[in-house]
This record gives sequence, structure tokens and C-alpha cells, in this order.
Amino acid sequence: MAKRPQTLDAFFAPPPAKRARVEASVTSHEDQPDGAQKDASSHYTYPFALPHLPPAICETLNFAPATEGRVINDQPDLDLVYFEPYIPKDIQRELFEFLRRELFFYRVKYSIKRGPTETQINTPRFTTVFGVDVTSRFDDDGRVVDATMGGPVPKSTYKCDPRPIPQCVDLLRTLTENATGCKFNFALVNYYSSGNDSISYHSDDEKFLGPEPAIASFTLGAKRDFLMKHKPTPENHSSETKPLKLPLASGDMILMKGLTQSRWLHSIPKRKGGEADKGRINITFRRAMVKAGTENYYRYNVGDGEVYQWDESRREMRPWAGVAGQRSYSSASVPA
DNA sequence: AATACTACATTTCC
DNA sequence: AGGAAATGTAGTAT
Repeated sequence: MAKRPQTLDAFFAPPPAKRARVEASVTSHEDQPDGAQKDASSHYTYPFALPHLPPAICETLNFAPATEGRVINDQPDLDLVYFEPYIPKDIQRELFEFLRRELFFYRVKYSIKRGPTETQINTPRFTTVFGVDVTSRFDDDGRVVDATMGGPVPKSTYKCDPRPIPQCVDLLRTLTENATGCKFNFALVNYYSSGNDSISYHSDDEKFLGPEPAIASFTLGAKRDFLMKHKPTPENHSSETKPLKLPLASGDMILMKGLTQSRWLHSIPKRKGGEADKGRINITFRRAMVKAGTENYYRYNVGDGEVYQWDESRREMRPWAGVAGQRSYSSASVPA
């Protein structure tokens, strides 16, 4: 439900309510004297530190959403709110370029078994992920602790190393929470570097998200078609519903909720020509309910391969020239 | 949490 | 209007 109807007036007025400011819970604990380095998020799991958003972007983001959401629920089991755009126009480009330039990404490879045969998958997009499921949280030193007790979780609790959401992404998360009334503990970031990057039809219907998950999905950069179609069922001979094509443009946000994930599929198909080759960043916020969700997201969005970072001179993602190959840490120390 | 390739049909572009 | 290009769909291989 829209908690805060927004009009043009609201766009030019001060932010309705002071939104919760995200203090960088992920500040570094450098051994710098007077606490230098207040301008970046560091964590022992990060290949390198992530700068905070420039103040100008933060201030303008406080005016988001830039438009009222349009409800799309005129088909069975479909429940969407479409913001065109959500992020104010005057910072879309800067935010896109900031995130593409500063974030680390991965090109995840993994194998799946389908029946008898094992198949190697090269994920056709760049990915990265931050967050931890509701059973845990990060303490002030960046350690994963029990969500309620605050005590350390056993070493073997997670096979992965959960990463706190950096300030530059977490601000958007809290603003989206306040605007939608939904709660999120994960940020998945995809970079579709060209029209040849894609994701095939699927649903975000994993059990660890609960039965009717709300997922907020942002677009920055190139416009890409977002296709949706009702899941085929025995009684559905594809007559009751018709597929959707949403041309997601920079700054847009689509909130998927209700039965959308359980009954509909969505995809970002490959595209030729057009602006797809300029690159699109997609950020999705979700809420994982159990530890298995955390394991799943890190396996498929970080994996164990090399780190990539945007190379502005070559204008493409390049393997990060970190120390000692990969897997190195930022200057922050590893919690005991 | 599949994706790529192919053949062929259909739609869109110019 | 009509040919080229892009897109959509189904089947298959990995």
C-alpha cells in the first residue's frame, strides 16, 4: 500500500517527514588517528572500500519517489506498483555512474544438475549482493551476530561471508522502506553490460522469502524491456492472461508483491542495437527470512570467482587488480 | 535461480 | 508497400 501519496507539490516541498537517516553503520575501523575515513564503507568481506554517496545525491534522493506509483493489478495474480520514475531525473545519471564506477561485481560461474547431466553455467550479467537474513544482523564492528540476542553466531552458521549493505546502497533501501512500508534486508545488484547480457524467465519465489514477498526493483542507466508472463498451469491455456512488456527506463522502480512471484515469471531478454549497450544497473531489495536465503544469494551473486570493477578508460568491466590475486581484504581487519 | 544455439514464425522498423 | 532487421517461440545440446 502506498503509505505516502505524493503529488507534484510534494516534489517541490521539503521532504514530508524527516526520513530515518542512515548513519554509516558500516564505517571502517581504520587505525587512522582521529577517525579519518568517514567517507566510505569498509568491511573485511569487501575487496575494497565503497565511497559514500556525494551529499548532493543524498539530498535529492530525499525527494524520491519523484512520481506516484501506478498500480498494475488488472490481470489474475498480478500485483505491481510502477514508478516512472522513482529516482529524480537530475541525479539518475550521476547515481548510475557512481554505482557502476565504485561497486565491485562478479561474473558468477556454477554448475547445476538437471537429471543425469551436470551443466556449467556462466551467469550472463555482472552481479553483487549485500545483506543478511532476519535471523542475524551486523554489530557495530561488522561482525555477524544473532538478531535478537546480539551474541556471536557460531562460526559454522554460514558457509558464506555475509556483507553489510554499504551506505551508498543502504540509503536507497531505507527510503524505499519508508515509501512502501515494506522491510528489506538484502540488496542484489545486477549490471547488464550490453544487450547480450540477460536473465531468462524465472520467479523470485524461493521459500526463504516467504509466501508473498515484496520486492522493489530499480533501474539505472540503459532502458531494458522487462517481460512478464503468467505461469502456465493445467487449467490455464494461456487465454486468461496476456504477457506484459515494461520498458524499464533509468530511475524507474517496480514493486512486485502479492501473488506476483508465485504465479508470474519475468525476464530481461537479450536486445540488439538500441541503448542496451550503454549498460543497465538493476538493484533489487528483498527480505530473506531464514539463513538458507543468505547462503543462496551469496552463492549465486558473489560465488568464488574474480572481482570486476568498471574501467572508465576502456569503458568496460575489468578484472580488479587486487593484491595477491583475489580474495584480499580491504584495509579493515578481520573480526576475531 | 539455466543458458546458448538453431530453425522458423511473426512483428516491427524504416 | 515491402524487404530487412529484430523479436518471439519451440526444440535441443551442454
